[in-house]
Amino acid sequence: MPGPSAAVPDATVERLPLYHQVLADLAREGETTVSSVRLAELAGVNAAKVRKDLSFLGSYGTRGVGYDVEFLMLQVQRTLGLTGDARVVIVGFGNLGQALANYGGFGERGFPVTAIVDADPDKIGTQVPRSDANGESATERVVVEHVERLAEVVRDHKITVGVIATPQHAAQAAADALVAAGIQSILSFAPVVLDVPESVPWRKVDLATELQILSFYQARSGSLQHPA
Amino acid sequence: MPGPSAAVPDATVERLPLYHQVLADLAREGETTVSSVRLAELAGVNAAKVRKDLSFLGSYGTRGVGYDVEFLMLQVQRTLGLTGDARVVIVGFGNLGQALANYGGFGERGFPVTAIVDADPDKIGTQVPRSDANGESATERVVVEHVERLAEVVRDHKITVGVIATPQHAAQAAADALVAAGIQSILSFAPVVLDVPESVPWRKVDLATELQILSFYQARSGSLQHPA
DNA sequence: TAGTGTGAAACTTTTCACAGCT
DNA sequence: AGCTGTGAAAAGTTTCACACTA
Repeated sequence: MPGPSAAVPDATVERLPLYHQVLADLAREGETTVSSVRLAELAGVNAAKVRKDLSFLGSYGTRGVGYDVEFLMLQVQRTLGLTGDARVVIVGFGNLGQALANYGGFGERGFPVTAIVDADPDKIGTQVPRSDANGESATERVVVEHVERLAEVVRDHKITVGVIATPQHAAQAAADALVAAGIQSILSFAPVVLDVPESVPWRKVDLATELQILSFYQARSGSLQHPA
Repeated sequence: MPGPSAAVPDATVERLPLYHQVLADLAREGETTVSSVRLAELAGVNAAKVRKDLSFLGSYGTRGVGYDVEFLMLQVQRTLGLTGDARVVIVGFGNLGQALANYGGFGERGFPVTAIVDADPDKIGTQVPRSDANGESATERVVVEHVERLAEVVRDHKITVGVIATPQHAAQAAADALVAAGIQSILSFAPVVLDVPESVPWRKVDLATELQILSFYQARSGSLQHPA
């Protein structure tokens, strides 16, 4: 037997969350099956790519019919290792940290923000409403704690993901603290390359980078290709 | 002559903002030159890749020495089409919109948030401090306006970039309004594929997607490869 | 000598096109 | 008839390795 998770290419992995999102939308609308062509349309990619990508998860389609929406969504979840319970700590409660804490999107998509830490004593004790996949619960709150308590907080709440929302100069220290606390992966909003052990996967989201890339494509679409 | 902007590969374009950031850091520290090896180290990529990438901008290095930091930064800016004056409007003043509006990072990096619109009448008139590359100015404020005034706002403030921070269901309408208002490019935080004309480049940042991808790599680093 | 710029090789990703299943 | 799954071709990207030059 082919063994599903033998080796999923990186390019495919990066698209799986997109398919997952589209499948979730289809399921919400009551669709039970979907073809690669339709899925590709909704995801904004080529249909052959969808089929190739999905083939790395296993042979879960039915020829002449398509894919079962619910079942395929489960396979994507399994492949990505989504257990529905990956708790998040936000490090840094400045503008961005507060923004992310109030933004319910993490919780809605299975990554509840379970703790927040900051180095500034004035911020300790601030409360933020806690929201998870079931929406916002009026009673539950997250309280900002001191960054020195990070290891305890991570242990006590069984937190696996750290989000760095500190200023640039504090990002590496935040990463070190997260690693020391035994975190399993890191998402950073600081525009620097982090130095962390191989065993701790991390990603960087730089919002200004996204705008700069857009700037290039916008400039290019204006001057449609040079003459040779 | 080779003509600098003949055709920069997409993969290179996506890394240019990273190099730009590293160069800005070096300049701030007073470094005047940098080798591909050092630049690669700081950017977390391979040195040959740095050289190849930079060669698409032109031959701006000096053999035996390296690259001039300031000059190279200018070339990157020119290639990306960064004029230092690309004004932004945020559509949607919910949790995420407020977060982005208060987060000074856009302005600091040359994309000042110059206007904010929302469909909710209760939010119209709310003020947010305006921050640009020179920091926050106590006097200048951005006032939330009604989304129906979007076209005027875009015209009057010479805004070129739209940021969609609405709920998912309102994202396409926001995109339509931005296109109608003559916006030049769109950054969306809604997890849907937008339908906009070819001439309007757009990108999507889905924060949950980033966490889901991390989930995969974390799961993989645990179970280091299957036996055959 | 130290470090760029670049052909060519290696590898990855995308796309095509169609056999084969339901 | 319709749609998947996949080899094989094409396109794109990364890495190597070294001629070249300041």
